[in-house]
Amino acid sequence: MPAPEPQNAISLPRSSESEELKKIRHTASHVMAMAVQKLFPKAQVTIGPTTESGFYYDFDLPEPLTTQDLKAIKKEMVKILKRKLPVLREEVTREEAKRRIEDIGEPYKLEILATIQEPITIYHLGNEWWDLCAGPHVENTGEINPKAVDLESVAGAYWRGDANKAQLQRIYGTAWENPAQLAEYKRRKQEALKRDHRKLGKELGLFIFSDLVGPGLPLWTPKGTILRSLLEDYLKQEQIKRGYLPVVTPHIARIDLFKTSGHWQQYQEDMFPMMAEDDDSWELERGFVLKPMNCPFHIQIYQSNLRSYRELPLRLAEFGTVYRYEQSGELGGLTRVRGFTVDDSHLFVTPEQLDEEFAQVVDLILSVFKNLKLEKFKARLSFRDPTEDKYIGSEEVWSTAEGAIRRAVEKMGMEYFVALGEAAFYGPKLDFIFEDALEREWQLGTVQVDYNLPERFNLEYVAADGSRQRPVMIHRAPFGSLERLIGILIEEYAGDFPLWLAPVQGRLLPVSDEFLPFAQEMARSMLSVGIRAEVDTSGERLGKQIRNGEKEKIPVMAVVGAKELESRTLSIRTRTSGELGTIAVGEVIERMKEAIFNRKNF
RNA sequence: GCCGAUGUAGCUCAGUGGUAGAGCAUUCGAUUCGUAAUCGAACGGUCGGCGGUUCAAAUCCGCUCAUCGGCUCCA
Repeated sequence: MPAPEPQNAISLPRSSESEELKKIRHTASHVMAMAVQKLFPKAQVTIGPTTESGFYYDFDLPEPLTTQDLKAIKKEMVKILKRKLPVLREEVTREEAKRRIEDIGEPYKLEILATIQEPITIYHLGNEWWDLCAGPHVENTGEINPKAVDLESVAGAYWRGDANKAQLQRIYGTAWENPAQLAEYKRRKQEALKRDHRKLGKELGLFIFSDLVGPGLPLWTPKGTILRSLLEDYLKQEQIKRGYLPVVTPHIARIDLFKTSGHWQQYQEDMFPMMAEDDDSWELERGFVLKPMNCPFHIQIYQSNLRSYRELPLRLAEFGTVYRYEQSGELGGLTRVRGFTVDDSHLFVTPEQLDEEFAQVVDLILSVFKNLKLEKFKARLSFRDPTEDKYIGSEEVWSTAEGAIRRAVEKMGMEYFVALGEAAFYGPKLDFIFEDALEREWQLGTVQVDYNLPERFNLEYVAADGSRQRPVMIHRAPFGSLERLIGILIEEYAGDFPLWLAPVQGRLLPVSDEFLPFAQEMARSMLSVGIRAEVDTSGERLGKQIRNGEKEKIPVMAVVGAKELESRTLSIRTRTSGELGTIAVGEVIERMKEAIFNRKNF
């Protein structure tokens, strides 16, 4: 039997929730920086903030830091902690700070000084080391338990987060009030690893990657494909109820399509290279590209007819697979891939219909999350950053579009936050952000209001007064990417899919080969009413069959032996409730059908 | 794309210059079994790829591909 889940008796506050931890971590980061400079005198220190579960510091130093160096740095830190150095705050003038920085020759600190506001404070560790810092800190390094501190990893990080600036070396560490908290933190990290969709996806046989196929290009096995299809079918049904119309469009198109939309100008580097027939065509940019977006295709369908206002809103929907040449360092599992399927739809609406239609879309998205039991997400209003010039369209159009989104979420009373600079190049978005098992954030659902592509493609409809008017487009995808959604779902469910989504819903386990025919008969009865059932034909002992079924996270197992054959019953054992005893065959099937229909467990 | 780490059997992993290993899985045999691992045998690897150093390379060096963590990017 697996060990029962230990109770989370030890609480692990985040930095933002605990003044004490904020102090410990701030000071620990300084101690780490002092240790690094002691071991690597050429190291320049830059910034060293706390994170929600620890801290980091960025260094500029000529030789590369490796994982090996962390041990030596940690050892040096312990020495400093044990010396109980007082942490002293000193307020200085800007001129004084500048003078002292110049004395020690650390140019990064001068840049930092230029961006901070008075009061300018310096924190000293004894009289041996100091840095510009706003605090807060513990009073002396002895307050930090060396056994509650650990260094976790090294990584490259650009100065000021700018890829054009120098790359620094970042050390991530963590620090807690006591060793028990540190141990608990590590235990939870281990636990999180077990939920990782890459690990579970392999174990459950849902998808694979192949070196010969290429990075970021998942291949879906039968079980994974069942899952995908179920999600697609579910959303298609919801969309039919809401007046969406299905379309199918090709995977490639002339480059000109994306020049018209602006994608080529904006994202050429992130698209798979153009297919050209010869050098001349290459030179003249005459060729085909794999589609990175579905919208220009749907626009073509809109434009294939003169549209009347009576047809609007026109909602064209497609599970469209797109290809984007993501940077190699960005790829990972299903959350960031180079080929993925968007549950895409483009809604062509009159300006008057925009608010209502937007609200309807948000309603659909929220109901999708609810039915998938995805409860933890944030709504982000992704607006443009007015200081950047990567956007197309006029000021006026942008503020209208942003206003529409803000009105909609406020009217619905949703909690949200605004993120400047997160807009698409053609319009603002409402994005739904989820966390994976390792607490990294991913965008799933999205709704975008777009006045610009209708402009670029010259879209029109005939209004009631006979005049030609321009429609507004709403781009929307509740799942966002089917691949990413499945990655998040696997982690959210820890591999235990609800019955309606489980690739194998029921498995019949014969106590011995003698009962195989009865098991087969039972499986056929289930299959005939649409229950995904199979028989364990391994010939293993029952205990082993159960173990395998549990490892594969089969939701419902049915043991069949002499007793069951005799009474036409099944001994049911479920993932969620364990042994349920014998139940009549007809009742088992009815209960399974009902649970699947209602998206409940057996 | 950048910084660092990793890559050994289908899977999880041992093996630090001298004849490639374990457990699980697979196949075969025995067992016909009642709620998380029955026993035995066999099969299985150009040690990610290419090149170099060496009498000798899984092991050392270079390049390359892929994966992982982070940065940057994300229509």
